[in-house]
Amino acid sequence: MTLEEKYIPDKVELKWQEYWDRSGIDKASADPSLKKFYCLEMFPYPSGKIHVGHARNYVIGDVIARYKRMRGFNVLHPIGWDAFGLPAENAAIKHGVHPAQWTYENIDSMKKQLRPIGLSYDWEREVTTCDTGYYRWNQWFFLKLYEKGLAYKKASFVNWCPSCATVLANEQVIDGRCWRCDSVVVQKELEQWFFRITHYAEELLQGCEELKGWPEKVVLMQKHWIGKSEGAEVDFPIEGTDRKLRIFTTRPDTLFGVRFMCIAPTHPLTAELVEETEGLERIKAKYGNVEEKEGLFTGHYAINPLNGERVPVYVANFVLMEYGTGAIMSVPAHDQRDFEFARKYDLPIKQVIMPDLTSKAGSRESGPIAEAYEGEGILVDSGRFSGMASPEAKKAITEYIEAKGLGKGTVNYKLRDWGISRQRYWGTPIPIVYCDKCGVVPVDEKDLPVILPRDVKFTGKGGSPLLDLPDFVRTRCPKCGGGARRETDTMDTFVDSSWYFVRYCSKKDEDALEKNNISYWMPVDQYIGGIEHAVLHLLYSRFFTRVMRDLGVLGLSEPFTNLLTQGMVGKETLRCPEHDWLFPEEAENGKCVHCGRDVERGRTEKMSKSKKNVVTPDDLIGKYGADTMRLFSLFAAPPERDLEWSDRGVEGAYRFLNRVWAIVYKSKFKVQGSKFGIDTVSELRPPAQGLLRKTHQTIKRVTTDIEREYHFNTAVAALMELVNELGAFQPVDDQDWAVLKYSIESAIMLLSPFSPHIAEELWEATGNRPSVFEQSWPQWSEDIAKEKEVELVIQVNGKVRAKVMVPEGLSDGEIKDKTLDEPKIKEILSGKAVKKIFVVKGRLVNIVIGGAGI
RNA sequence: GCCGGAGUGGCGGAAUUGGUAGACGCAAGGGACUUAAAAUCCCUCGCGCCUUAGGCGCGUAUCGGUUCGAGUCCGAUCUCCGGCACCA
Repeated sequence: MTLEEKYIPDKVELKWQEYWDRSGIDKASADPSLKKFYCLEMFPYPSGKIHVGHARNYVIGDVIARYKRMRGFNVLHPIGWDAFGLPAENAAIKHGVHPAQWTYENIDSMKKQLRPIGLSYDWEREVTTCDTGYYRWNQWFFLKLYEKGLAYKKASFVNWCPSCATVLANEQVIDGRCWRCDSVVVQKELEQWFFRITHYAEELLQGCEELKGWPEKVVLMQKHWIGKSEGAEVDFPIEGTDRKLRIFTTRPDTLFGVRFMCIAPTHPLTAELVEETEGLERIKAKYGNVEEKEGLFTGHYAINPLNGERVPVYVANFVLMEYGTGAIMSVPAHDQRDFEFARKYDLPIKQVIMPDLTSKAGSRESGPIAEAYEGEGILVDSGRFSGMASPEAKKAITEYIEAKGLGKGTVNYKLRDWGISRQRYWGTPIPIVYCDKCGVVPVDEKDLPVILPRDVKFTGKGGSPLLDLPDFVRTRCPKCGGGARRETDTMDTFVDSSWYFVRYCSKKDEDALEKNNISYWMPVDQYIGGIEHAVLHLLYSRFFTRVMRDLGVLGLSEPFTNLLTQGMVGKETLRCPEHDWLFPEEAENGKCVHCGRDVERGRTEKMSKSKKNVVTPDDLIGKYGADTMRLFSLFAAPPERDLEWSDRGVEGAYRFLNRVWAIVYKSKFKVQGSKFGIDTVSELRPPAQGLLRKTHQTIKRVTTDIEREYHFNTAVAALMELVNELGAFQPVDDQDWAVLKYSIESAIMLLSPFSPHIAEELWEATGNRPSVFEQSWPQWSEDIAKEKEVELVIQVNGKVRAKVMVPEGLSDGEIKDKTLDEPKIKEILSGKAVKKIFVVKGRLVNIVIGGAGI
């Protein structure tokens, strides 16, 4: 095999991509006799174009997949498309392209962008969520959830744009206005479908303890999101009625400090208690407004069941109907929010908790307090509970309440049920029909899928286009056969991504829920994706996995054993005072090419089309090849860290690959023909010994750096060091050539996960049969890797004073002797008393001395 | 406000368990090759000071502490980034 003198990436890369396609090396098959490794990157939304930020994500996954393959694992490394969702529908409204066409065309063009990167995907398992064959399973899961009472319908508030007549997602509401038409968004109550994720709240929380392979930060975010809090529910009778107001509190120890009550404007009792409807509307309008607390006295009083005190009941905009019971007891002395409310409406304050014993009574009489004391302490003015400490009092009061039938100890979660209804077209139809006679009726399993019709019109107004399709809406009731109306809402796209990793376990032509496949491949051993999915996607997937477990689809609870959240790729932004954001090529010497004004250099930000600070892999690959792009994006920073894109740095990676190429080219004839084994190391010439040692050290470093949380940046640095030595090595005899061959081959194998194409080419050029990925990952010998001489650092009082080379493995005593023999050290020590000598094996000696004359 | 994380040369970053701070790369400067340039190769490269060989002092956001020894551990402060934010 001959090697071109000059490294031409296009040629090499195309050749090996074709080779991999032909050989089917990236295809996976379940084989229980082999150890499996499931490597998964979060699948992309087909927006049309990828930038190097996306590419980095796939490259990280690809390195892991290729490395694990060489380590002998049967690797599953699939890819697919998160293909339903809003942008396709918006494109339809704006440009008149059908969402399906837009989506499939984008998938096509993204495939064209991905292919040249050289990613080792098994394309036989490609998943496209907008395919009927995929979303029919969303519908199947929906039916199963419905059967189990885990899917239900209830009224809830949504962001509603009156002008577009549509529901908006939270992120589509910008400063309270519609992102598309700028109308003021209102809260509208709609009937919506929900998944009862709260049924698994406790389990999802407990499960966090199992997520040892996840970044702690993400686990913490999940815990906060679930938001467990323990407390009590207590009934407060309302004076002059037979009604009771049930509240939730986490501080039963402050019950004697209640000064007023607050209920949510949407609380069922509110309408009953409030006569002043105008005032109530005012509070309702400010519901959830964080800036101002607004309250309205209902004219009613509640009775504190513990001490019989009579306290006023208010309606307040800050009390949420969705959490707890929708009503609270207000203890202004010990809750900052209640304190502020009390101040605003001039309500009394009563302290019942003292921070500690020393500050006792007295201070509680000493005039107004500046803020609430929210900590724990000792109870005062609390009847029989006075003198108890908060934790003890919480228990005692809760027990008392339960004994007297006034309420009960309760656990609450912030986690809400997952609203999955979208008044949108481009999503999975919810398999439900409404019959006048039978009410809500699920579609029969045998009638799945409910196919999303293609022939629709997009106006952007009047809600889902499905509403205007009589053929779709009008149907028969599965129960009574009478006329019925189909559900026109579609599912949240998070449903699609909550189980796609299970679909990948089987090939396209296999049953989606084939048990043997799933039990072999699941769980995902390494999941890689952006931190932006730390809560929702990952939580929904954990929920779905539990649902699938309870349906018998799979036998585990946690889908992702290890999670890597990679940092974003940023680039500085450029802005012209006249032409706004500029592409990098629109600025020359700090001037705008359009108008010549000074360009303002903005901060580094996540790459985005709108800010024009994107670098696409296509350009880079065209110029330097995929191997260079891959290498640089791995070398520039550890994967979990954000990275600023640097064009200069890319050139450095390119130079490195050229150097590797040149080394192999220069030595290829000798290396190819070399048949010598490596004799005992001691017989080698010292330079060859050195190179061999460096080679083994590098194998060790690259391997441990990859194993140590995928620190590819230092792995690549180690490889560069080896290549620097390889470049300087001058072989003179046959044994030198043998060492060189071994060293070059090792370097190629170590490089292969990072820059796979050039590695294949060079592997072949050194006289080996492809593919390098069928090789076992190289092994190192501790013995050969060990340095024969080590640098001993000599410190005096913690300061480095000398460095000497000493043989490896000296005893502490020998090291002390050597140190004190050193002329320079003798000089420093003369006339000083040595107090102590510390020896750190193989590293340094620290001599502690006193001042002169001591 | 609360909860996380980070802060190291001109830049990206390294230092794995408390033990030589700055690996590797980029940029910069100097040199070789060349008619010339590009490419490539070699050398220098934290800051300050001493005339040099060589040495000395300072230095990991700031201040303090523990230790023979601190980028690493502890306490306080500042800045930046991320998450949550009336959750009762």
